[in-house]
Amino acid sequence: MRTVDPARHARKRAGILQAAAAEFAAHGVDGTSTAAICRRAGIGSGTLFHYFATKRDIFHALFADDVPRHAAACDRALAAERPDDGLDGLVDHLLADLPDPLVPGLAAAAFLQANRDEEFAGMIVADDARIRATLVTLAERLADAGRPLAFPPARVAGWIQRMVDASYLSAGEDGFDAAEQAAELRRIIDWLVGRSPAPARAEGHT
Amino acid sequence: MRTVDPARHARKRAGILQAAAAEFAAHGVDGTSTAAICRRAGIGSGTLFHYFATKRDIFHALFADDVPRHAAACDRALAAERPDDGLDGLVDHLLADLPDPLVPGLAAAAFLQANRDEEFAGMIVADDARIRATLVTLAERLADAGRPLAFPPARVAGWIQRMVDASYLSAGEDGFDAAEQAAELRRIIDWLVGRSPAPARAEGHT
DNA sequence: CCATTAATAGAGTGCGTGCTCTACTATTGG
DNA sequence: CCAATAGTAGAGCACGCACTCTATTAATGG
Repeated sequence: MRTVDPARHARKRAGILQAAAAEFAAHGVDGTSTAAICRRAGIGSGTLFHYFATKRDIFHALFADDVPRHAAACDRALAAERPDDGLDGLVDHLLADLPDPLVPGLAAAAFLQANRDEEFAGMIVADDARIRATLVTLAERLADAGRPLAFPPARVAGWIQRMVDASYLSAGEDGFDAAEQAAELRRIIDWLVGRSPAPARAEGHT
Repeated sequence: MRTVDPARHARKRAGILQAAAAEFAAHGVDGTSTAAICRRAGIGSGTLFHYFATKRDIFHALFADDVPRHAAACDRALAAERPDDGLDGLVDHLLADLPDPLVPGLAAAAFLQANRDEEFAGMIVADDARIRATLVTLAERLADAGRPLAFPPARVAGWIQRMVDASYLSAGEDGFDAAEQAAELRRIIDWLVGRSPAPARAEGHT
């Protein structure tokens, strides 16, 4: 017999995923050939298909790994003593990948993939809905506490999520500064949830 | 001899573009086959390539037609007597396509295409830059008039553009209402440019 | 130290692709 | 009514694709 070494397997798999992410982000799912992924990962096609059954599966894996992380962040946000803290924590989490230059491209690829791949769409929609629901709950708690929201809770939640998306869209532009972007977004959120801007919040969360 | 009938030609061309837009929006550039465009447009491949040299050209045409429209809107905004009016007009123009369900998909496709198609990237970047510059100028005029902007003019312009993008991203979601979305965005812009109708909250930003 | 199986490479394959080519029809000017 | 040419269709082609198959090497347990 011979058992598989999970650490070794995971390491190689992660390497392939990293290479695939770069290709997918630059060229989209259909624009990326498995040969390009192999080239970048420095492997043969036999090895690629030993780790993943199809190209689609590689793309799925890229996002599936994030789902539990997001779920945990939502749980943490809802468990926070004060809804303000929960909101801040969740927003921090959502912005965590802002310095990663691959994210905008991957987001665009995901958006298109959702139109043609029902399984993928289900995964993404569920993830999105969970975050949305969490934001709505937090906004409702703030409203219940008498906070004057700019819009109804569901709309405030929608705008926060949209502006996070928008931030990712602009990442990679000339002169983009993730920290500045995040600080400004927090200030807009402050306004949305009727909070007077906390002066100079700690922004060292690298 | 026989001369071409420009109206007839333009009509057919527009029909092909409409079919192509639907396909590109749903499946991206690489995910769309020329055969699919032909099928949707009800034409043969010979006809398709009689009107457009390559698939890429079809995609380019989809966006090239908008460039002069945007430029005109920018000129109008800059020519406005009061910068507030110019800003409102430009924002209205940018949001005009919000009810069109194809736009989000086309935007995602365009985003990916810009990575692989230098000519296309140049076109889009130039268009974007023009709108950005117009917004910056308008914001500067407001600032010069003593209006307390939430951020420096360039950043305010960036956020407006980003939030317009974000609005398009969310178009097509369940229960999306273009009018409501536009109204809320205008209210956020009001806040960004320090315009009065703030919600019931203490108004002092330093 | 061998049996067993994971890991890997890369040639091969069938299919779908963007686009061309040829043939035919519709529409115009003189 | 007759060139002349725009418009149209669709078969065909060369190519790149995702994926398979075969063969070989590396790593583990007993």
